[in-house]
Amino acid sequence: MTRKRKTQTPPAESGRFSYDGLDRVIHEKARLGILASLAARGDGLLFNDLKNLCSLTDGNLSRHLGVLSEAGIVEVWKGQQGSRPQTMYRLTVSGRQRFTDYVNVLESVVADAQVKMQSEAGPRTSPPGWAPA
Amino acid sequence: MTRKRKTQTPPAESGRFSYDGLDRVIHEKARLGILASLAARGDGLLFNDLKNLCSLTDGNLSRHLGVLSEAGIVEVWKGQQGSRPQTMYRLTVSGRQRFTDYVNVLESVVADAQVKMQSEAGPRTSPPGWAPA
DNA sequence: GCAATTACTTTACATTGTAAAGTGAGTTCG
DNA sequence: CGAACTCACTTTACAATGTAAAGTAATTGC
Repeated sequence: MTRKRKTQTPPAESGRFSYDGLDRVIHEKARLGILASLAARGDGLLFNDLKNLCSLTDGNLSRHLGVLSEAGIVEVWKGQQGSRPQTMYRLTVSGRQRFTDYVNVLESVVADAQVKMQSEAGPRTSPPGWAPA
Repeated sequence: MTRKRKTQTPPAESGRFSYDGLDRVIHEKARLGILASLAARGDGLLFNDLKNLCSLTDGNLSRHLGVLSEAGIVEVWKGQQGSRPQTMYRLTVSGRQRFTDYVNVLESVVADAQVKMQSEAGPRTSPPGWAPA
């Protein structure tokens, strides 16, 4: 009388290529650029610097910075440059650590991917008994 | 009478950290795992192999493979193993190239990020004239 | 003083990743 | 024989999210 389970087969424990360490908040094209910029300049960058460095529109950059600051990865400082308001963005200590951890996983992705170079040779046969979908 | 432009300031030409080469189709946690797996095994992998290697659910894996095959990055072969149907997935030639290109950009991201190691020292002062947001 | 610029923020929308449910062929058990 | 179950996926539904356009508030130029 045991009811049949309706939920789909759950994923395995932790696959060789699951890359659990790829933090979703960091693993985003635009955010990667922002973080790389901020990592290079430890003393912070202004909104417009980031905008130019990362080739983002104002709105786009603003939202991404919001995500990063809410995640505690960047900190925000308001100030004045001349008579115009300026906002400065800087990596937090833990943000720097999280980014470092992320980059370490990236390195392993690159390493994994470069194994392929060795298996690249081969005549590329159609596998016998298999038909194209 | 020139109308004021309503569209937001467009992004710059190509910023130092814009990472244009990060192909959206490839730059996705799950898909990265799938491609790394397939790159390692040039002769292809079965659905279940990928499922386990990448720790994905069936539905999830299916959709991602759909995206990758529609993009021409992986090719799909139907066959039989014993009496059960099996599908084999393999990188296409151009897919392998695209993945290689992507990984090269990843390497530059890692390199950019590791510049920070040098600027890591410092007493972390609050910048004078700036107030926390 | 009024239009335009600067420095962002907010809103609206379309894309998309994910889990749950569905499908259809094959196998097993009574 | 056929109902129940498994296997190998596919389809669907939904919530999350990245992006462009529009909005805002202060400041500057004419």
